[in-house]
Amino acid sequence: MRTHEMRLAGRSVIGHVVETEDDLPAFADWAKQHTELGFDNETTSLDIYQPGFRLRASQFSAGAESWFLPVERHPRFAWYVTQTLRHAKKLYIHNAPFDLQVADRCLGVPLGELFPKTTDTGILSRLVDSRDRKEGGTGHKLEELTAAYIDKVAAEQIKGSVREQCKALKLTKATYFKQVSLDDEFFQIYALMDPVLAWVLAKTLDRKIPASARRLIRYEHEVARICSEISKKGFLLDREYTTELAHNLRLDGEEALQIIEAEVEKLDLDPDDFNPSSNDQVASVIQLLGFSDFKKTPKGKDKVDDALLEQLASEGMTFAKAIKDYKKAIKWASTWPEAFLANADENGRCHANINTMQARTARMSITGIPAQTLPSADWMVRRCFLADEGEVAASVDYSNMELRVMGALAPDPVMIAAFKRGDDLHLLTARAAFGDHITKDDKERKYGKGANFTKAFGGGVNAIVAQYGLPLAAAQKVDRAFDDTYKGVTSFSKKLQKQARRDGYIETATGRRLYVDKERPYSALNYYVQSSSRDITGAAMIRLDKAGFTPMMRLPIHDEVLFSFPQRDAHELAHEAGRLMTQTVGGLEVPTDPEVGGRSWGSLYGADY
DNA sequence: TCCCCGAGCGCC
DNA sequence: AAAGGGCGCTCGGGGA
Repeated sequence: MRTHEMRLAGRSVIGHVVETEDDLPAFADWAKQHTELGFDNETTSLDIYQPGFRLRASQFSAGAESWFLPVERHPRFAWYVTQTLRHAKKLYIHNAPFDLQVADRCLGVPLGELFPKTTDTGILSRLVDSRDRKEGGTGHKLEELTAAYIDKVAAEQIKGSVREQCKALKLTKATYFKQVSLDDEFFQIYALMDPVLAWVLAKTLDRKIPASARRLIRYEHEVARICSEISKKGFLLDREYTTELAHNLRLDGEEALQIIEAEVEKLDLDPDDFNPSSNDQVASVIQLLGFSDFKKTPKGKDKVDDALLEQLASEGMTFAKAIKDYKKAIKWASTWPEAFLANADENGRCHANINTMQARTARMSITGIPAQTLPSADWMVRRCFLADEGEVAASVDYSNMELRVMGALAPDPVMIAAFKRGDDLHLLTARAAFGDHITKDDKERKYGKGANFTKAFGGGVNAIVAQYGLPLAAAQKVDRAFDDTYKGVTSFSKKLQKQARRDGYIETATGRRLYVDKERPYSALNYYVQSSSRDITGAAMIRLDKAGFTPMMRLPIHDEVLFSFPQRDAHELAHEAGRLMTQTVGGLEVPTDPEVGGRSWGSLYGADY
């Protein structure tokens, strides 16, 4: 047995290192005396489902005492960790979805068993202040929270110690965690401190959660548990199709590159010195070809975007067309199919990492498979993912969720009545602006739609013009018509802005506190709508879970849940999921639209398989 | 070499 | 009066 004495916020912390099996009884004695435990793992990497992933060590803490168990050294250590997890009444973990998926996969303790007794300090932190550090919040990393709430110096030391060790050992951070010896003193101290911090943070943060948001604590842990189950299950990748797609996109890129090089040579430039992915270089070539009327980026550089390349291509500039083709092919290949293939586990399943409260509005984000950003105008990329064997892809999405939530919660009687009648809200706005003769095929309806969305995002006339390319006068008209027609929304926005200016934050329909930047009070309405909408999807996932749908869920995507259903019952299940997800807010129903496709996700977007 | 930012583009 | 919200990913480029 080895012990380390550490300091935290002026107090002494004792860390015990279990080195041999002889040390286990002492650990067991200690563990028996504590029902509430901080917990953390050290692993080879963050890619839980990649081959070669291992749990290296686990640590427990109670108050200012912590223990380190070298799990990878012998199954007996793992067994003690398992028993301790099972017998604990409460667990305090920072970013529990990670550590509980690790425990599930590497120790065989189901995450569904541990989640109900876990308090995740990441969740608590986001309920206290959802903002990231660069947005003016504390941030949510363990170091950031330690610095903000416990001990600035200790936070620096913890972070610094790993960096110094990497330097001293000439390792990158990634290889450090794979290779560092479990006997390494710095590593042990670093590891021993983490569960202590989780413990202290759990107590500290709990007291700081606003009263209105307290009821969200259990709810957010439920959402996190369900999303962890979804991550664990994974989404089946069609490897053959995906490989071919990646290959074809690369070929397209090669072809475009040859044209680019030929064009560059014509200008007496060395193609080897030209990088088609560099906008600076592309801009200078375009200038040589005679175009110089660039729009500027915020930092004052020549703006080279799709719109410009498209314009130049249509004017006959071969170079511009080839750059456009090249960028799309290369970007698509590396962002989608190649990333999927790299992410897939040995069974061909991709495990997306779902950050259930990532955005400052608590909207979810998904990394690994950046599932929320796949092209939707084209089925090509979504075709990569399949329902399980014998199953079909299905989706249930909400109809007009954010506009309905905005109308219902403002409340805005005109909007509510329109939705209840089943009217076309975009047409309604267009008619208010441009006259009752407008029909749904007129371009004015698009302007109405533009105003509806832009206003919900907190935008003004300029935003409508920028997005929808209509004359300024028309934009002013439709902007004014929106304010006059939906007076409830307008005054609600004012009320939120007033609150934001007065308190620095607003409170959503579910009691969540959202801080609003001083310079951007107009964003309050959008925060309110986006966050309240997110909670409708969140609550729906809990209802789906209770009804047994979790094993069939594949991804949550903002206002939509994607499923894999057994083929025979797919329509019935989709209908039932749609019924469960439907929710009434402020007397207005937010209806759902269940859709059953074929084997692939792409089939819901037009693919024939 | 690593890390962070800007630019651009994908989605809701 | 005016104010477009929230993300993830890739690449290039600059600074430590």
